[in-house]
Amino acid sequence: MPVVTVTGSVGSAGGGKGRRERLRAETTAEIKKVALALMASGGPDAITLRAIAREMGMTANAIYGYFPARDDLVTTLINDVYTALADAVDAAWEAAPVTDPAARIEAWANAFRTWALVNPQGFRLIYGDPVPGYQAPEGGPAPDAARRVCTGLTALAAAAWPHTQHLYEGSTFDWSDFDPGLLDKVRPAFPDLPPAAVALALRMWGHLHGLVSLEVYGHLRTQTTSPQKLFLEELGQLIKMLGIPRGR
Amino acid sequence: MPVVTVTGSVGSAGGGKGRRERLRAETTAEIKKVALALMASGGPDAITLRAIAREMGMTANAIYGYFPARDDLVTTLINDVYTALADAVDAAWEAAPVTDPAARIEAWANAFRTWALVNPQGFRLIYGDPVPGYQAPEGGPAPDAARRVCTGLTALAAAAWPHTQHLYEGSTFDWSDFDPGLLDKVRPAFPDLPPAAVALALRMWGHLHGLVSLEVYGHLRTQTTSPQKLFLEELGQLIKMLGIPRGR
DNA sequence: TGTACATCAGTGAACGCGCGTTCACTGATGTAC
DNA sequence: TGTACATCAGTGAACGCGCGTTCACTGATGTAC
Repeated sequence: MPVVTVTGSVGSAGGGKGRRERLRAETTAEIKKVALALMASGGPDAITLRAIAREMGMTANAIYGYFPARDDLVTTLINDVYTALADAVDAAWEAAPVTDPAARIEAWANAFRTWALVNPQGFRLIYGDPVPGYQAPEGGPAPDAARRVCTGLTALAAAAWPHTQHLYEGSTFDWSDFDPGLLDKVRPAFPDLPPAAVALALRMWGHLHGLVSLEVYGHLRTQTTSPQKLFLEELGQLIKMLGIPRGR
Repeated sequence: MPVVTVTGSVGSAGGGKGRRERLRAETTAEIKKVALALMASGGPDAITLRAIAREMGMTANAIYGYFPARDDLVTTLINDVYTALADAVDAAWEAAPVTDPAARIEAWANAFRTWALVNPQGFRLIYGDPVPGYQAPEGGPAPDAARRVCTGLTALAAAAWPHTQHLYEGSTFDWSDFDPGLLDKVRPAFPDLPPAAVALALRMWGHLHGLVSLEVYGHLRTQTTSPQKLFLEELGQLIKMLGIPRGR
């Protein structure tokens, strides 16, 4: 029996879902919550059925009532975490004024770094080594969220493109250099964007991912006392390099 | 008994090392070789005493004659791998003409990426998640090799600095922003370099590490069909941004 | 409102696995006289 | 050259651990008449 006891007085009125179905959804949610907490404190390796069950006061095999096997649980977690990251950066992007592309790019990038520092183990789960023994399902574990992040990146490049395209006159990139699945998402959203801009988006991703992953994995801390300053400098130079005017 | 049988006819002349000592060194080397091979095929997780012993035709506990515990073996491996990376990038740097800073930077960067792609599991061992259960010794597992890579990076920035320093007039970095241990190595080697140049070195590291780690961990492959082209574009734009003249 | 049945979330014991590590030991190699 | 002893690389069995997964089961909850 789960440790969580459901408030007995929930009105049984309202459409659809019976009590059992509700309990089931709650237990599923708790399994994921506990798994994420274990991951946050012990890293992706700590996601084991037995540890989750121990934490919840159940037996390990009870989890098989909710997930057919451990790998399915991990796949779900990766999806959830990836989605949380996509939500965070999208929200930051939307919150910055449309009229100030520099501010939007900085907001996106800072949200990316902040999320990674607050959820370092989540960052590892997504971008680092897979959980030991984990076999990702066909098509990758989190195509949707990954695509969302990637589309967000393209929006960054698109915002910069009017100011920066003159730097890429002689670019040799064409559409065949990119994954068709990526283009299916990106081209309808940004019909005027040339291949060079998509390449720029991936390069910007590299810049951000590089500093952030070095910081998350502790390699920056042994070099600089203020990784944040370094990241902000990177951002400033990026904006400058892209030729985007500041202010609104 | 190790599978490797030593050629019995090695002249026992020559100074010092007795037969036992030689055998011991050879077995130690074979343990490391087998461990690295296991890592290359199965990732850092595959480095287990039992697997190594199995591969060598010994029992697992025999390895305790060479390494006091598993973590010491892993520490040694990290050091070896890190040193191999440092050797590779240093050699590429030295091979390019001193008179052509752009070529030297490109050589260093390409060697970095090539090494990572040839030794993806080594890259993970160094820069990724630690081996499950691995506890790094105090002071980090590979300070020497890490410092070598870092000094190499500073050399990159130093080569670029004469051309690029005008971009960093208003830099707010000072020496207190960096780790004293890093500066002890870097400042004597490059006495004229200001703090802003060290920050530039770390940023360049971020650029390279970002694209390379995305590629090694398979995140680029789902976006672009030619990560190499992207990397070369990144390098070209970096050289351009640094204002380094091309050609010799 | 009461009874008979179906559902299904969870238990508890067990399986087989690979792991790091410890222990007492054996047998070959090297060394001192 | 021969013998007695020390060294030490390796064995083989065992310990205790945590893991994913399977199995037959129990007992409470929900449903149909």
